Amino acid sequence: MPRQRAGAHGPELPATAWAVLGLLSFGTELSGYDLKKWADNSLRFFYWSPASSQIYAELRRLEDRGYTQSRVAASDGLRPKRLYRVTPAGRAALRDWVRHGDYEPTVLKHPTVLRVWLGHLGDAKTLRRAVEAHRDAANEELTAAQHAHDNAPRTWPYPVAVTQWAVRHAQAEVELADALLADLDRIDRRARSGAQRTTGTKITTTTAKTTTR
Amino acid sequence: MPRQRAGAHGPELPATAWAVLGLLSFGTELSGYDLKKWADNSLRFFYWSPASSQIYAELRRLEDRGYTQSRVAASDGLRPKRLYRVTPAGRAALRDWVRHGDYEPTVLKHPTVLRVWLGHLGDAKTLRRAVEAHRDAANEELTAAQHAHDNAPRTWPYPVAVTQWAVRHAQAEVELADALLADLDRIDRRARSGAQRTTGTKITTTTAKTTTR
DNA sequence: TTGCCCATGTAATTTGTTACATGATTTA
DNA sequence: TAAATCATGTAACAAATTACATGGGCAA
Repeated sequence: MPRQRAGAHGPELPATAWAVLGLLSFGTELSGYDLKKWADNSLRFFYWSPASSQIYAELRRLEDRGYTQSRVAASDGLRPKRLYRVTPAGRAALRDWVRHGDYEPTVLKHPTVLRVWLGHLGDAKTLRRAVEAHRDAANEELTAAQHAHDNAPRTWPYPVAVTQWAVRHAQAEVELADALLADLDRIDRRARSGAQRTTGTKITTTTAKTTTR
Repeated sequence: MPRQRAGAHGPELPATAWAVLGLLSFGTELSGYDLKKWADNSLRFFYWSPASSQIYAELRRLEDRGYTQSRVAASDGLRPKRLYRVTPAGRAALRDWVRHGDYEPTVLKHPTVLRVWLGHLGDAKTLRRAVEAHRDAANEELTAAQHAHDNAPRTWPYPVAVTQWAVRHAQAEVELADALLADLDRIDRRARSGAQRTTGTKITTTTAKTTTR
């Protein structure tokens, strides 16, 4: 006999679908376009941001499942938009996922660290620049997260806690990048002192762009 | 006229392909199976780990591009395996990506935080458990990263720096989870004290599983 | 009046996962 | 001798991205 999946109610949906449905669970009626914007402003801090085309696809699927309902709002003069809202069935399914969904591991893809890992094929200068670019991006994330946190309505305590998490996460990312930069400098210094007479290694002390100065 | 992509040498490959090629760039000849194991032991700390089937697919693509070469090693008695190594062209292309590849943003998908974000649909107990499960997983990551760091050969300074980064990253993840747990408790406490006479809210003080005790 | 933002999507493609097939070897 | 593990994959599917189409309003 076929084994039953743990807590199988309907066919399982990926976390991304719950994320989209979740955006609708705060009560407001939203269009696909709105959803994309909200995803960019909140979701993306802890669960990336799907392309608009994917959001539309998810909305279609959610409507097929009966988890959302849509109506066309022809706001006078303006081009009509399709507004989605969550149905009772959708709310129940989402609630069930939040409460009883299986643990899913975090997915992390960090191209900058991948580059550093392959540092034996790079040079100190471009490697440093790559990490600096990442640190700058993390710093911008930090400001954006701080902004999101400040503007989060206090009526929703969980999103407030999550934006706080996002702020701390961005801070950690910046610190991690700085520590990595320090390690890169150490590697560079050791290479410089150790490769005094190695073939093809021209030592130009002027190139050094040290932080400790 | 068609605009040229920044630094277009061949058709651009995704970071994942460079990750697989990168595993081969440390000198050893590896089979697809070996590659999967190495990915699980090193790559996965900063750049997830592709399924074996995807590794085989990437290897085929890399060989099509002329970036890898393979031979069948029929180690007597044992089932023959196909061993891959990087070609000079592959090394050059990888080197070029490390040095001049465009900045790619980090991808983060954090289902646990997503759950917390939707906390208004959950209950304090299961929410707490979900975050605790994540913290435990992060703690295991920490031990694994520490192990990887301790066992990393000192001849490769960059992987050493990266495993160090992975250790610090896992530590940060644990701390982030603990801070989030504290915030969840605060929310729970506020809800308990504020909902004294709300309809349908039965207050059972015995259910409380407080950390500060 | 040209070009950009709003808004809604479709089509094609790529990326990645799950499930399965196969056969040999090692371990319980 | 049953099972797990090694090793190499294929097939089918799902998830996600890129590129494109469309048309209206609005600002330069």
